[in-house]
Amino acid sequence: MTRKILVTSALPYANGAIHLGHLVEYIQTDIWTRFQKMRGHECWFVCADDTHGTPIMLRAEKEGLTPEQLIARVHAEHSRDFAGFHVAFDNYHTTHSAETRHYAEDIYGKLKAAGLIEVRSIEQHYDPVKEMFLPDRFIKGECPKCGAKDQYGDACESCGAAYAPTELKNPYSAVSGAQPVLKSSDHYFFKLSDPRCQEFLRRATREVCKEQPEAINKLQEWLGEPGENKLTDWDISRDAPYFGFEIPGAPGKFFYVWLDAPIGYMGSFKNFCAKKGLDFDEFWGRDSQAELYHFIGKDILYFHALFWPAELEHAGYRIPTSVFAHGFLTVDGAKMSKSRGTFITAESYLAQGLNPEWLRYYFAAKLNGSMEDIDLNLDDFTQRVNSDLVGKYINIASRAAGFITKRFGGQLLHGHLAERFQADLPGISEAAEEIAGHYEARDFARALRRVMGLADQINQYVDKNQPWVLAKSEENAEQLHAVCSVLINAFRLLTIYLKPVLPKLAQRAEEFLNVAPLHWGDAGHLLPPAHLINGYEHLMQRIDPKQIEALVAANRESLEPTVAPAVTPPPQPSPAGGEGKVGGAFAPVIGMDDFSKVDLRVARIADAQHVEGADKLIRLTLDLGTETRNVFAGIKTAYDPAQLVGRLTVMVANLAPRKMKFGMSEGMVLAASDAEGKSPGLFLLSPDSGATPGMKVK
RNA sequence: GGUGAUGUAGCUCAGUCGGUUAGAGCAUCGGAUUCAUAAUCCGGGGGUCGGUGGUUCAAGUCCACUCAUCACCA
Repeated sequence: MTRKILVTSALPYANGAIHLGHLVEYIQTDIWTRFQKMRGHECWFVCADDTHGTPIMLRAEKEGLTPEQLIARVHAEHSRDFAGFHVAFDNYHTTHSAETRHYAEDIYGKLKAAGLIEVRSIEQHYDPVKEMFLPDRFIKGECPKCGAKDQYGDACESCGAAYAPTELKNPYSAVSGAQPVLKSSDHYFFKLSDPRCQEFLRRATREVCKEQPEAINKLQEWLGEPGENKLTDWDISRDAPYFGFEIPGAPGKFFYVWLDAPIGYMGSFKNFCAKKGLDFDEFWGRDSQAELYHFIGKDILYFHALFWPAELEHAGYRIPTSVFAHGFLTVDGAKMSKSRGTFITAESYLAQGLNPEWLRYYFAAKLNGSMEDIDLNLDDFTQRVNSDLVGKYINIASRAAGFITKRFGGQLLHGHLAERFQADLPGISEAAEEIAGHYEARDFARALRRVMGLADQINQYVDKNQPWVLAKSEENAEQLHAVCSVLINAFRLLTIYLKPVLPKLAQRAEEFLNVAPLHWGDAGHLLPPAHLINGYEHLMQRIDPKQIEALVAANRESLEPTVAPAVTPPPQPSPAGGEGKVGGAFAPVIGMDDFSKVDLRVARIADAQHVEGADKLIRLTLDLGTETRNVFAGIKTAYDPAQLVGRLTVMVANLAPRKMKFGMSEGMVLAASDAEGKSPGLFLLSPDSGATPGMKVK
């Protein structure tokens, strides 16, 4: 039976870069949706940037941009980062959209009509200089308990005390520095305390969190015992100035960002429906038979399991089938920390040349569908990925492919292999349904443990049959052919099982196997007799611990520039010809036409070799998409050839070829260094992820 | 402070309804092997299951208390 499934990840806030903690969720959701698609279900994965609120407004102002310009830029950055980690949304939209506005107004209107909206006057901190109300986060002062200075309005970072912003001593506005005054204003509330909501949520939260008992406990705590009425009304409005949607019939009042954020799921899907010709109501209508899942972090369970179903229910929409909450990410057992270099952005991970599938695999190996936190242990990460993926899984293809190519012209055994396969490697194809069950239950850790168990079994089989011994005499050719054909088939099955986690690697494996994109159902049969495979090229590099060190170092250093502008005015850009910090005086001014003579291209380093007899040179084979170039680069002091292979860089493609002692050099790669030699180091340029070999740089 | 979660080998984690001698992978040590990017295979060592007390014929598992870590307290 084909299921109709709509899946969302929580909307990232358009006020910051995607980091490894965010990626846990997007990778988890992506794996699950890819799995559902491989199973042949109709499954859509939508998301969007969460773009409204005071922080966005103030940040844009600080950067001299309109909020629209800021969120457009961040949207592009987020999209780039997700694509870099192979997170394949069917639609990535924005909450600042006509669709989201439509559903926000629609839901509000229906709640109002149902008598669930109430207007009350409340007193709040107001910045008289900036003429705006201040969220708690934007009020600072001295901790009432320990007297620590510059503490936020909700809790003290020094002594851990929690308090209300009104209790702060000597409070000041983090925006203008002025002393806030209390001022009252009308706010709009969603009446969660209404008996209809209480009664509904008692049933609905249990339903929506049925797969996670821990979440039900938590919600029980929030709901209280029947009759206790612990839920308080939810303030859904904010006063101007505010970046968001103005509330219909309430001039100067805007929807609070947390009201329209989940509605952004609907907005994004509506936008997608228009592109795809899908029926929105089939997924969101009260009588929808489709499944609807929200993947979220445990920190926002409250919004998704209480507010959100209550809104949907009383506005006449269906509620989610389930909400799946995951835990937080720690790195080496501790909170991500900028000073330790473990606050790692998606961008820097990719820029350092690390393979996104390493991280996908590691996260998957840790995710079990519960709300427990997961730890990225950097040593374990290196060992686990290298051992499981390269040592066990890929090694299988590598061990068999050489024989098939050299001895049998790339062709598998001519006869049918099914019986032989069953006898030699029992259980490998039968594991498909069990593994599928683990994926379905979001217990990726269990799924991968099972797959690696199969990989162990297959490697034992290689050892028992010793193809390298069989290869020594011609009379064993048939046996050798059969063993290697069994192995190629086993590798193909493991590729199916790993494909939701490793889409890119699976695609390369499909090319090697010379097969159409694999679906889960393909595990039910083997490759046809005499199937022709392509020559084996190594499918994945190992992680070099040095790369991890470099990643942490790069993120540790990045602390300085992010903090500096907050306390000192941004430096004026120095006029052309001024003193550069490490590059010395600038070269004479040139025009655009001079610059355009240099043909810069993105190149992939296809190979890198030491040059016998040269102290500084590395021989690079550069892939330009349409051709390859041989280039000698003087970067040996800074780079190990092995760690260069596969990464992207920028080359001068129209530099006149130059004959060197070791051969022709057909171009040059770009690297930064201090010309005056005061600070050491040599830094090869890298394009942001998404660039492909041959792209022009200008 | 209240509530909840977690704590098992050096590391990362399994451990079902309480039931044989507590398992796996990685790391480590010994051996084998050379097809595969030093990958693979066989074997060994390594545990007071955070602690204390209790229930039970039997506790990693259930109960109480306690320590540590984390989260939530809207």
